[in-house]
Amino acid sequence: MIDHNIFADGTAARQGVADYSVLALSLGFRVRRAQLAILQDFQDVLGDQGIRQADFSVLSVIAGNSGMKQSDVAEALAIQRANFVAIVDGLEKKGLIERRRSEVDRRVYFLHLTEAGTAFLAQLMPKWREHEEKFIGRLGGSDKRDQLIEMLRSISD
Amino acid sequence: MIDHNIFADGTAARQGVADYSVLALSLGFRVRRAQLAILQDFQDVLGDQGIRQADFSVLSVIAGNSGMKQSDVAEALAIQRANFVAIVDGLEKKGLIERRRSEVDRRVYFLHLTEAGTAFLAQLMPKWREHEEKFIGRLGGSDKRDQLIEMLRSISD
DNA sequence: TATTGTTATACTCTATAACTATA
DNA sequence: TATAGTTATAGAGTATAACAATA
Repeated sequence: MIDHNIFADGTAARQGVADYSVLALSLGFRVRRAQLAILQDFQDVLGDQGIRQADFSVLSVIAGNSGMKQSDVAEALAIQRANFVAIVDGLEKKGLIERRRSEVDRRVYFLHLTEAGTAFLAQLMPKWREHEEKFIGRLGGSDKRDQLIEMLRSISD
Repeated sequence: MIDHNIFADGTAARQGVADYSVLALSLGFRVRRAQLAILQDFQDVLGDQGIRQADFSVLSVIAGNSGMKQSDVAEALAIQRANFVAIVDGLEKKGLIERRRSEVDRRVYFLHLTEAGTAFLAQLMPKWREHEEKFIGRLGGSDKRDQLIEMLRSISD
């Protein structure tokens, strides 16, 4: 059941003011709040590694698909290719990934993790899993997490 | 069940490349994508009304709680009070809301909808509901929506 | 001393157009 | 002509510090 208090502590109800039903039931509002909470925790847990959410997502995609085209990685992450350049530059400058020019089509770059990048990501994973587990715990288990992922996917597909 | 394709059309699987399991199961990634999709649709449906998500949320909170303190509205919406000033300025300049100084504590402003603001919001609501219904439909009904809201709330509480 | 609203400012993220080199 | 990557730039959104008025 959904109640109509916007405040976690029920402030609105205790004060006897009108409800916030429109906002409390708003998917846009709730998704935004959740995104903020997850981003905040990511930065708390992994921020001192000098890595942002976007950096992590790039590393993990390349780890799973070594040699993927730069523009395909950008598209997979819903990042515009113009904005993706700086991200790739940063990761390359840190020695975590490298661009390799295609011999067949000299316009394209394939992205690969370096050894340092592979080691760095491996070292990151336990902290990232801890970060994810925090929210799986709040949700009430990985079955709930799977349900949530499925619902979120249906929203953005 | 969750599959591991990052692409809606199953591209990764068809190409036989490695999976994206880390990312595909990442709450941070999926929530971000959903937020982007909802924001995009909000702008498509309501952008020509000269109103942003934040503006709409302010109007609907004030509509439900006339005379709420400016800083309390900001806190309810997780907007910092410094950044909230420009939003309130904008809505006031459009004649949709007004600040009324408290007689008891002359530091605080109470926020009220004007008549024009009430009418504007009333006119907005059908379009906003259409926007929300689009995603309720994708989710498979309002029971699913309630489940999702509840899960998202557990994440950000 | 503390709080409300405010200003100023900087930083990140995102969006768009145009360029280059290749195809 | 079209595409991959790039540059430049502008606009949002967000974060922080400091100030004036008031408590």
